[in-house]
Amino acid sequence: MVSARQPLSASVKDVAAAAGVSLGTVSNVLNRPDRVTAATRERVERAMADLGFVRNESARSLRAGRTRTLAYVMLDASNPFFTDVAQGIERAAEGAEMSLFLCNSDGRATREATHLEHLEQQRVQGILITPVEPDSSLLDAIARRGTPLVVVDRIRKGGEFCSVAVDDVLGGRLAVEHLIDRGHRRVAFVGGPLSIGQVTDRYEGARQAWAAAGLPEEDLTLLAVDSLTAASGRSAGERLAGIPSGRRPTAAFCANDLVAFGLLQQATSVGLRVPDQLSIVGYDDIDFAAAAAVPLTSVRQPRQELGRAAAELVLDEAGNPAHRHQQVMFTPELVARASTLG
Amino acid sequence: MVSARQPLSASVKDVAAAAGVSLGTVSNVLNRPDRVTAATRERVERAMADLGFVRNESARSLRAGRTRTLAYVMLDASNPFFTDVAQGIERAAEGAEMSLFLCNSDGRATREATHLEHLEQQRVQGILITPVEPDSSLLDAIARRGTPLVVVDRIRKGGEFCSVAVDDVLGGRLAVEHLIDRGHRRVAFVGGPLSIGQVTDRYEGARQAWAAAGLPEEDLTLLAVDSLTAASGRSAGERLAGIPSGRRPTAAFCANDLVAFGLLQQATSVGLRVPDQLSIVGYDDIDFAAAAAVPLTSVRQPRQELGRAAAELVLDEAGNPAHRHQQVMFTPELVARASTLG
DNA sequence: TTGTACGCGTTATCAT
DNA sequence: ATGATAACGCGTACAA
Repeated sequence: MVSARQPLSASVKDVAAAAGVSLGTVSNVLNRPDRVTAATRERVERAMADLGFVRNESARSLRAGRTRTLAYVMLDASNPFFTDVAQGIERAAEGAEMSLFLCNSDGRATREATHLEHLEQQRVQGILITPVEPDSSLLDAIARRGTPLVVVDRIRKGGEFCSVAVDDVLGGRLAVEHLIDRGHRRVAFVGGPLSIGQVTDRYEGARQAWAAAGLPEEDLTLLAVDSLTAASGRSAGERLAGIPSGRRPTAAFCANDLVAFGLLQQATSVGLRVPDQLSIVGYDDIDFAAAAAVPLTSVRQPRQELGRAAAELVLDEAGNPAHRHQQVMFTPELVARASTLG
Repeated sequence: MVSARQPLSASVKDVAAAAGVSLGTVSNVLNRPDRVTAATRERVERAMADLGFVRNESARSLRAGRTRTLAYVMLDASNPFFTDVAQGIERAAEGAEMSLFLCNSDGRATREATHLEHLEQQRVQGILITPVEPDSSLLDAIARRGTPLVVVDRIRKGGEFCSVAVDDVLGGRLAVEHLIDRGHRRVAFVGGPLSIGQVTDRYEGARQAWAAAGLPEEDLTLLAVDSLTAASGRSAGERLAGIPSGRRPTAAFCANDLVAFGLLQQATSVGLRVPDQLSIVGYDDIDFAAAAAVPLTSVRQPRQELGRAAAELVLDEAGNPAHRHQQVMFTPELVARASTLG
């Protein structure tokens, strides 16, 4: 016989009363089942089921001084790159018997701050974050106050925390070297805002490759957009299409795949053939890249590994007194597809 | 002067001591700032900053009996459909000054159960969930024990909770009516597993449209796949391509866009022209659909609205004693693109 | 094996 | 504005 809804949740005390045992016995059933006889244990478990008893995690962690949860504050939950990173974290968390909470800052510093504040107050075991602004003192403050924190997808040397990232300068170099190899001599870098480190690093790599090939600086143009979204890519496409074909870049290197998607869409819709008239390189190699209108050449990052490595670092910091902060750097890899292979 | 790392977080008691005031005053500074003079308030705030004081949410919510967080347990965080739903929820949560935690069950009932258990123990204000199995008694049990719960993207009549969804039967009908209108007389439904309600509903709608048009039942074939992913779509594509062209369906209606993407990829790679030799309709109209190799005809669901509506229902249940459970059904809409427009 | 008493950090109440 | 105190639910030493 199942009872109806009972909004007030029962406590160990209620369970004890219902089972006709002492409070301590109930606690033992929960935490050291071996110390209690099978008969009474069953009676207690029965009472718990009847009353709909649910352990109060607040009380537990207040008592214990810590929780069993990790959190990942994502920069953009609608970008598959970050959900893949999150999946890597989830796997690692699961292995360590932790739950993982995902928060989405959606690129807004205010929302990020709110989430961080809540997480710190919750005393989560560790925070993973791809921050809006990695140099924010907020991050240092949190780390200094004692919550293990790892920055994902950005390196911050000399910080009070670990970070894991992929070498974005190298990634940018790979992309543009590829374009140079394919014969392009006028290239646009499409990305922004430049306040985002990933963007500046990839741009920097592009410039390095350009300079190393001895090409004139002014032929690597910057097409700035204000967010790394498909919408921005489309607006960049409009601007690009507006340039007379004699001066127009023959290739675009986009700061991420979403931008590349938007650019591809817009270019196609105004009749610019990809890759014949415009080659495109994206970044991240999200799963959709291969299924794009023209399968997208992209710079692949080890997304799941990034997440896993980050999770291992927080867990180490949380559990290992001898923990030392470290910066882990992964290596990207170019995946050539039709969008650059005329 | 900022102090070094201090793993032990300070409590209100420590702050009171440091500021030379009583514990009650610190509490007042935190909760009723007006009841304390500016001078002492400043002194207390100063002490809090110096000590790196962080409110302990466990103690707070133990005392208050409830938290200020909602949670959404996603079925598949890597599917943009669900992240869009999550964004709708996030907006609503933000408006109600709640934080939102995202959990990913990744389609696994065990992980889902773990997350639900943790959330219930945390006494979150409400749980939103797109369940692996909506008929699971787990959901009823949670609702019955008092945590407001809303099922998203599934309707469950007569349950002890609210649900919001989109009319999948109608969606399936729209998709297949469109194909029939375009002249198709052999169509494949690609989806699975059939244990997923969304899949069976869309299939059911497809069959209704087929029957209504008086077409022979055997010409609407079922191509079962075991997950709603691009990989499954590719494997379905292989099977489809293996059918002699005389008997091969001229169109495929896929249970979601990811499957459609995979199918499109595979079909293209074996030289099957879309839409000439194979038309494709997807489902969800995720943002990538329009940017696909062949822009994808798809059944659009109001994703953000779905999330917002669900969030409003949990919030109502959490705050309004007169709350009545309800089932909200949205209407889908067909968006025709090149993948069906020869 | 079982029962009791205390403390975790916060908030609220009550006098002072 | 302060000080003292009870309560939230749980875990655990310690006593029975």
